[in-house]
Amino acid sequence: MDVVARTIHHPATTGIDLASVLRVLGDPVRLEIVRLLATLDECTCSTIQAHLDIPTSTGSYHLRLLREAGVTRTRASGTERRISLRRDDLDERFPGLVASIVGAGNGDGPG
Amino acid sequence: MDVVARTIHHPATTGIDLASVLRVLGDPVRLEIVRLLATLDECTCSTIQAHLDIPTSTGSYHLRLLREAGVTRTRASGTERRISLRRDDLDERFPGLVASIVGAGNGDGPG
DNA sequence: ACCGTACTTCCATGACTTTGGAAGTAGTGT
DNA sequence: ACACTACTTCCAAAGTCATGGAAGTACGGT
Repeated sequence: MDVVARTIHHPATTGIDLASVLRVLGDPVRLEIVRLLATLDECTCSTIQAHLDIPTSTGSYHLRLLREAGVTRTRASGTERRISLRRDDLDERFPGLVASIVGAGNGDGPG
Repeated sequence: MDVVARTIHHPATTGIDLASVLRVLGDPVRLEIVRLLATLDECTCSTIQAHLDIPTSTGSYHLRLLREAGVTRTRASGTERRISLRRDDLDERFPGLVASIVGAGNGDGPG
């Protein structure tokens, strides 16, 4: 019908809710996706699914949650979806959050 | 036996896992507890339960999750439990994380 | 028009989470 | 010893989440 119906839904920057962001980030699969996106400016669903070795339906599910929470941005490009971190928006809304999460080691850092 | 048996269980600083921290913080009740603790150096379970208007069993459950994830420290003092944020440990492990979470407005900040 | 690739949605299943009343444990005052 | 306060644990019900195969949608090439 209108543009919205043909567009992938993303919350507005001001609509990004901290508890929702933390909830989606509190899953090892999704945290890994965010870490991957932090190093790879933009990439496709298949790249992410291959990297994590998960079925496409599972990957699609996690990517939808990340997008709906406002963590990622999805852009259609042919049959592909180009996914990126909404770092600018997240930094505006929760300064320091993304840096503290992607900057942290995977668990056994400085010791 | 030893001190541990008489002590409330907390993970070691190096054992605090980021995904686990984010998962427990991704709940509005627990996020509110953390924000309260960030302003009140140390407080009791009843203070928290009264502040959030939740039953004691529910409060006890959320406080256990926060403690087990390494977000809070619980210290027995008579019949009371004195609860505090493990800000020092969290800052050591994930610099900037606590500041970005408690520093953020409740949702509709700068606009 | 047809096919292949890329991705989404549907759906069932099992696992985990949250809630809160009731019962239990543990210090403290008398 | 007894009662009181502070908190924890048990339990069951209800709700939410993650997984992945199968079916569906959409774009691009031929």
